[in-house]
Amino acid sequence: MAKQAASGKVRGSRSGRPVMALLDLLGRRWALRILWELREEPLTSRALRTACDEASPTVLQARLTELRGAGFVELGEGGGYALTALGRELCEMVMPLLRFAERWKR
Amino acid sequence: MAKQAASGKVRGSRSGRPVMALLDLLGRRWALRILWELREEPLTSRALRTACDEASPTVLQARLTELRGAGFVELGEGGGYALTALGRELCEMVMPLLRFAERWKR
DNA sequence: CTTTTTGCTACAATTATTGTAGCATTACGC
DNA sequence: GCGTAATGCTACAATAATTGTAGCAAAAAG
Repeated sequence: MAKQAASGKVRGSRSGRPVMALLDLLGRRWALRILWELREEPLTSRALRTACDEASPTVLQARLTELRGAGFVELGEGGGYALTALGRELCEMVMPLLRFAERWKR
Repeated sequence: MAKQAASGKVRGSRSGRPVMALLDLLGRRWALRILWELREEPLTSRALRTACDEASPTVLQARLTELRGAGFVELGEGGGYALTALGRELCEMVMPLLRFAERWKR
């Protein structure tokens, strides 16, 4: 399939369209969840792990690195992960999902 | 870890909070992308596959089944997958990502 | 100095995804 | 009718991602 391998590239970025790259980045495990958990306050890596149902630090770290690379998340000097201004904007778009999900229930 | 196995349950649903289940469902490969590709018009399985960079039918089928189970997507009688009313609502929330992504670029 | 917490990594085991091929069914062109 | 192409969908091995557990070095308490 000739996919990109190790590089920081994102699935769907082949199309060149930024949305695809974004959809791809957000469509990875725990990506949306991380943004969600950081929506109100910064969290340390441990606290974030706890918030994310004890997800393995391996993925969390991987996602965090990607999210940082994308400029949505940053590691504060005093420690702890937080949303950047851009990250907060993105999170604003995910927020409405709360009400929607409640209505969706299943 | 005592995770749910074969059932149609969703990761994150352990918390009982619908948002988590939704974030989990959408945080699977091609899930967001599928919603995105169906945003304007119904697509046949083949057309959808083409739209999704020739993603393997295995995942596409899996995601489609999940998305149908969640009530976001349906298979029309005349063939072809389409968003349900609920699915369109959900898609409305993903739409703003287009402009955001353009600005984000990377 | 000891203890705790930080961000982060190693590693094997398990799942998920990929890529390719193909099935049964339905619809079309001739 | 008969071939042809398209539909939704599945099988399967190969590959990649994720999980779970353990633990590291550095910094911050205590």
